[in-house]
Amino acid sequence: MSPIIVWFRQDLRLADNPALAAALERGGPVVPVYILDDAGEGEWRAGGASRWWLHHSLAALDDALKSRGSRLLRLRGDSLAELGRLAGTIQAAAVFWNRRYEPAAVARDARIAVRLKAGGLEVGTFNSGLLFEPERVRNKAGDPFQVFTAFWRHCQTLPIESPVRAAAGPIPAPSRWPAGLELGQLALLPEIGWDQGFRAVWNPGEAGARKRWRHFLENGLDGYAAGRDLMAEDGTSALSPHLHFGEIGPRQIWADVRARSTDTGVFPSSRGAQVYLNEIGWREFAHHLLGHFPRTPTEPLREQFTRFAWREEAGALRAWQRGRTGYPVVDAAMRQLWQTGWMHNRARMIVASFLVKHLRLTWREGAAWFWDTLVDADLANNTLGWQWSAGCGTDAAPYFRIFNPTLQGGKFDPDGRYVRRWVPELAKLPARFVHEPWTAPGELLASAGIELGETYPRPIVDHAAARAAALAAFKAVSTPRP
DNA sequence: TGAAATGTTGGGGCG
DNA sequence: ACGCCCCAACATTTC
Repeated sequence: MSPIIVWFRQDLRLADNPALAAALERGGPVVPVYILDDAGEGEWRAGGASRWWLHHSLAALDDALKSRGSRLLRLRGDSLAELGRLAGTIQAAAVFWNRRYEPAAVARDARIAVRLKAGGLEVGTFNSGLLFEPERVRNKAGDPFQVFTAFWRHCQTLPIESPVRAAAGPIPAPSRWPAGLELGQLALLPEIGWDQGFRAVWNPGEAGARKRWRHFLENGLDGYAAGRDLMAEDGTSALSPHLHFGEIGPRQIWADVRARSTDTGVFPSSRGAQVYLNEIGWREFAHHLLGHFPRTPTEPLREQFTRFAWREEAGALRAWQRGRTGYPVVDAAMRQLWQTGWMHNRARMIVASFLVKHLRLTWREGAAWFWDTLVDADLANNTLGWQWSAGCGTDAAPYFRIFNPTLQGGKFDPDGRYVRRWVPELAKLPARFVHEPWTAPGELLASAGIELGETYPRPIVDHAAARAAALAAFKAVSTPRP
């Protein structure tokens, strides 16, 4: 039998993988391949932190395939050219892949499908990454949804597929493996030692994803409603990078949460489960919006924001990026990002509000920084998150919603553990002052070893003044002009 | 998936 | 005992 190529992209798992399962059903040889195609990603080639994750996830996938008698073929270059050459070399009958939703990938994949078919190959594409693909969801008028609650309510009326079962056991190999690249030849790891903190936190790959998900199901799900907001706690699932790379899929998540209801019949089984599935819903909504509004990664969805006068302040941007704003909770969050490639969701909202409102720097700068530094960088989620924060998305934060970093710190890091962990120069400050060191008495600062402006910066903007300026600037574009 | 300003209420100190 | 004032505490409105 002729081999089938399974083209892996953001579906780096063997379980619940429809493209792989379909290939295995044919019974013939399967050739799993990953192609590093930076040019094919358009403006959004994977950033530094993502590349670190990708390196280790590809290694894990290769290991998993080897344990089943197969292997992962690694290539680099133009996807169509590489697939065409590979198909010719091994005399493949078909190419199967799971779909993506980024505008550049959608256009490229469509072109590839046409060309491969024209070359006599069978092409099969599948859904591995979403509960509800963008094209499947429309409102009564036939348009895409623009408000989350309406979107998600509608989705609840649609059937949700179960995870795909595939034959266990060996994956049939071709009689001869074609040549590929060593993992190191993809040059995905950073040259400087920036990623040292990543290893301690993350375990990329399908097994790591499963383990983390199991841990959250047992320990975090039912307390998620309250626990998810406490930045010093391990109250979130931290599945985002695993989900982005498809090491686990939302169908598996949905099925496992649903299974917890089999005893009681009550679904969702707890308030925490309900809130968690809602977050899965936001991920679906983000992909829905990206699929239907492909310009949003660079253009505001609300067109009046195109005339917003964002400031240009390289120094302020750099202070934000490096965690030197003088607002402890902002700085803690930005340093957590730099050191671990991840940031707590509550902290993401705080730092985004700070960049966009307090500093009035464009959300696109924030999105670009997150893109390069997050291991979970995902075009759909990143775009929605930043447009939501900036208020230029449709179902976004209203212009007057401005987070007060001091109050947010007090509410969601009440004892200051989050700040102390990531901003060690403030570690000796008591909780009363840890979110506002500039108000602490001089002798207290001295005894804590802090000299404001030296060991830790003074606030780079005054909160009250920045708030007033933001209100004026955002009101100008947010309210209809007479 | 805010925060601040403004308005209202009610308990307690005090003449 | 009574009315007045102060001011938390809470509610509502505004940005």
